[in-house]
Amino acid sequence: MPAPDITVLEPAAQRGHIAKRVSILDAAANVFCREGFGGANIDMIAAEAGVSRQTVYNHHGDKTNLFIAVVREITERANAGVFATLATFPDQPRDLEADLIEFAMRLNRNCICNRDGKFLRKLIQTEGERYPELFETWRTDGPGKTWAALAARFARLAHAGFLEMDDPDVAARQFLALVNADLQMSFMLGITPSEEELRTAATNAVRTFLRAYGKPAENAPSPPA
Amino acid sequence: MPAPDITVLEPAAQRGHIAKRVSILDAAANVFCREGFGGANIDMIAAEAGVSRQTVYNHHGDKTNLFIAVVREITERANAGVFATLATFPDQPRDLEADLIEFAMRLNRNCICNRDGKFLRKLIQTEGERYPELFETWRTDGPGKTWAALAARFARLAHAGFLEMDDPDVAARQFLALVNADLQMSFMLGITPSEEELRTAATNAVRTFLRAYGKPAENAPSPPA
DNA sequence: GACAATTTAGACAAGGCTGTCTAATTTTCT
DNA sequence: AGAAAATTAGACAGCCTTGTCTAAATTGTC
Repeated sequence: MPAPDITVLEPAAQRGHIAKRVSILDAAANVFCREGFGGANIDMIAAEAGVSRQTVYNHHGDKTNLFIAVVREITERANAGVFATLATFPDQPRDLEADLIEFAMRLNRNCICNRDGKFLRKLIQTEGERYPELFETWRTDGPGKTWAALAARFARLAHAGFLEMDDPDVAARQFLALVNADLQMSFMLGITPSEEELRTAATNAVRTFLRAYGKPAENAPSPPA
Repeated sequence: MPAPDITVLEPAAQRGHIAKRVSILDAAANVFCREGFGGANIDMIAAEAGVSRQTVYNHHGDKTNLFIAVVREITERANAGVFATLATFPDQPRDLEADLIEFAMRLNRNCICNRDGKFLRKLIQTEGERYPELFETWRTDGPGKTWAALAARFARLAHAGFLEMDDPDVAARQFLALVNADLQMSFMLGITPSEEELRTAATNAVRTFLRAYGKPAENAPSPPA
């Protein structure tokens, strides 16, 4: 096997080049999120990226282009994060309540309360109406697929006798809603909740979820022989 | 009964004056909400209000002042709407499920999906971090009191034997979260849900809420003699 | 060390926005 | 009708922002 030769991929002379590129995207994400598209300006972004204004233009053309690049980047990262977390769903729970609580905490920590989640939420709120086509990929690949994937997991748990529900899609949406119930205020004000708040929120959510959808004999489910 | 005499209330010379004032606040709310504080400009607001730019300055001084006035106005109206709706809570339900569904629909229609609710949500998301002191009144008078008031209602229902819950505060937050579960996407994209979507969302929410917190014999609760 | 690509600082024009000012016009009250 | 108040259009200075351009400095490669 040939050793992977990274320098071959691009014209070369790009060690610091790509570093600046991500630095710019990073700073742009921060500034767009903080100021909105209209309020953001290129000088702020350049300064926050530790880069000259001209370099920003060299990399991304104009402001709109830069904005598009930021949204694309964050959307992709966020979606990847969501599916990585979904992969840790407790398909074969030992202790259903405890396992779901841990899962809910991972969900909040890695998908909703983290930087990307916060940015996306805010950007979509702020600019979603102005650039609807821009968030098309988010809308179809994001929540839609998330809900479906989570619903499938719950449906499997129900099939295995751990849960009892009519409509796994509704249950999935409700699970996510419950998980966020106690954190709404923090989201609104941009506060990152503490680990303890996260645990309380997850516990409250899962308890109620299981009161609604748990089997009466929830301790000893009978997995099919 | 005396016929209501409106003209007495103010110093006079303010028929068209106050009309312009509300027209400006209205337009400013729209524009600030659509464009953000940074992206909004006074000419847009003046044009949308059908008023000259100078008139905007005459009424509200500068842009920041206008913004503050808008937030104050909408916060007040929204809070009033919330408490008016809370007053229609089914304290003595005939059919608990049906009554709660109707209540949930009123909540969504009159407090969350209406213009004020949408504006406040967006403004707080957009500018909440930049002007934290500005939303202080919203934070203390708004969600906090709403949750407490709703929690008190649920506690009373529980006391009367209609529900069974440990922590009415948590239950209240969860009720609101469930009611919004199916509408998240619409909120994000600024779409106003149809009456039918509202009903479906409310029905799903209340069913699950009652599965979690309803008394086993939920059809025949025994109100204290 | 020489070479090419990239980055930088700074200047620059074109345009937009804020907030003020003035003089003319309209509205409202008496 | 006449006086007082409010509104209007328009011009204006000062400032900021975008996007381009240039010449110098830096970086990385061979």
